[in-house]
Amino acid sequence: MKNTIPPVKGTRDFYPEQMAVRTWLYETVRLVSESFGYQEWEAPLLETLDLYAAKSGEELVKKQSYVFTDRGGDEITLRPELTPSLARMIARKQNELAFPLRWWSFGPFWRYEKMQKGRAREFFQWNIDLLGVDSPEADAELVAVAAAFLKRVGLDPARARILVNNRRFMDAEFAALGIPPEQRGDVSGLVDRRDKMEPAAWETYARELGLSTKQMDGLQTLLADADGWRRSDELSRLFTALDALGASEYVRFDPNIVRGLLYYTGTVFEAFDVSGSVRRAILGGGRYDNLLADVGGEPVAAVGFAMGDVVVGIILQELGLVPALPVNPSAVLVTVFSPDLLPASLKLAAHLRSAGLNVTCYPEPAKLQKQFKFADRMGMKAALVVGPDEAAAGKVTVKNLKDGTQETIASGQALEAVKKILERH
RNA sequence: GUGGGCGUAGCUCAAUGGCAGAGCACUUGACUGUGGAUCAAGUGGUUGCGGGUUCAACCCCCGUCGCCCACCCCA
Repeated sequence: MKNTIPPVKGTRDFYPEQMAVRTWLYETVRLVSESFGYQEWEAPLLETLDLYAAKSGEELVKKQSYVFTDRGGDEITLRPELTPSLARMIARKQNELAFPLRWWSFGPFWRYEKMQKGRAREFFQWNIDLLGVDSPEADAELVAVAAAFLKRVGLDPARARILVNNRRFMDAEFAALGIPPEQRGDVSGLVDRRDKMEPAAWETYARELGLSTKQMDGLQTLLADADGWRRSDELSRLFTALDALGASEYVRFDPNIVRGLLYYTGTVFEAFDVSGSVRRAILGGGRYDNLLADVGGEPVAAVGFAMGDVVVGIILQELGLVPALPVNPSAVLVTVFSPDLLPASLKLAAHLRSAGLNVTCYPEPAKLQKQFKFADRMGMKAALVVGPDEAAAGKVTVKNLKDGTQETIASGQALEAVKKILERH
């Protein structure tokens, strides 16, 4: 094909096959969210740039956001994430809402970034948040929701793992190492980058930040300590709750998880596919208790996570965990024998539809061979023929496409015959 | 932005300087009222684009565009 206009870079075309997968993911997310009592909601896809300026992080706002000036002169952005919208909407109705709030959402987001595996510029994201509760048990609920999703799609604990840490815990540990508060952000960045850099380069970077040999050693020990969580009351309560929720088989403490977004205040977590080809997080989240106050509301405790559709989509496809999904809603084809019999076919199709069946009528007369081939390609289960012989006798031929049998019966019996074929699927 | 890989039929890919091919898909027929299987024939190409080297370029060289992978960031 020549000169077709290509899609916008980083967007994906959803042909019916891909749309079926996206819908399936949406429905799975709905099922899991609702099983914990969360309500679906949605924010605008357009927000003011100001909304993100406060807390989302330089990279996200300045480099990755799609921003344009509208006709009124306002700076508008295609939302790059949902949490600031959530904070904004809650701040505006704070006294009318029934806390604790459990909300979930699944919608499109845009980030302008270099294309690579597991990333798109237009993607869909599941967001789920619990607001108004400040406790490790609330954090545990969100981790349990994440675990329930992984289980639901067939990613067992051997394949997927949720790694958990706590920023307050890390802050205390950094303090114990004599790292001053103003330096802790950089050190967090250092930790975040550890498994992405060569050990030697990482150490050089650490020295450039001004860490002493003693602090370096302490940091290495901290990051290698799988039992460090025992020193944190918050983390201890979190793991106790996860045990009770039956989610602990998915969860591990990992002091290397710090996360890039600025607004996290306590628990942070990310889920990974253990052995797959994508080394990116499937989902990530944590506690963000200050965000509501930062956008002008009364302080509200909050915890939540987000999952993009791209990484989890790749992993599930690679592992064959996406079920066979029906692409064609109609399993019945009414063929059209000839121009003069077109009305008879249309009438038959309408009759079957009025009885509640999904019915496709071939749109024009054509060779039956072509029409049956079409029925086969569309995965139909039954095909009906109204030819001259049938029409003259007030009959219809009903063919079962699965076993190849067919019968010619009175028109009035067609509905029952088709239903019988569909039942046997 | 930096480094690497790849651009050939609708799709997946061959052809390593000498006639641009195969499989799948599509169309037609074997079957003048019936799909999936089989067989036969057929349609389909500015080899991403522009230049250069050569008797001769899909192939070598230069440039350019696009895609993929890695780095940064993140779902």
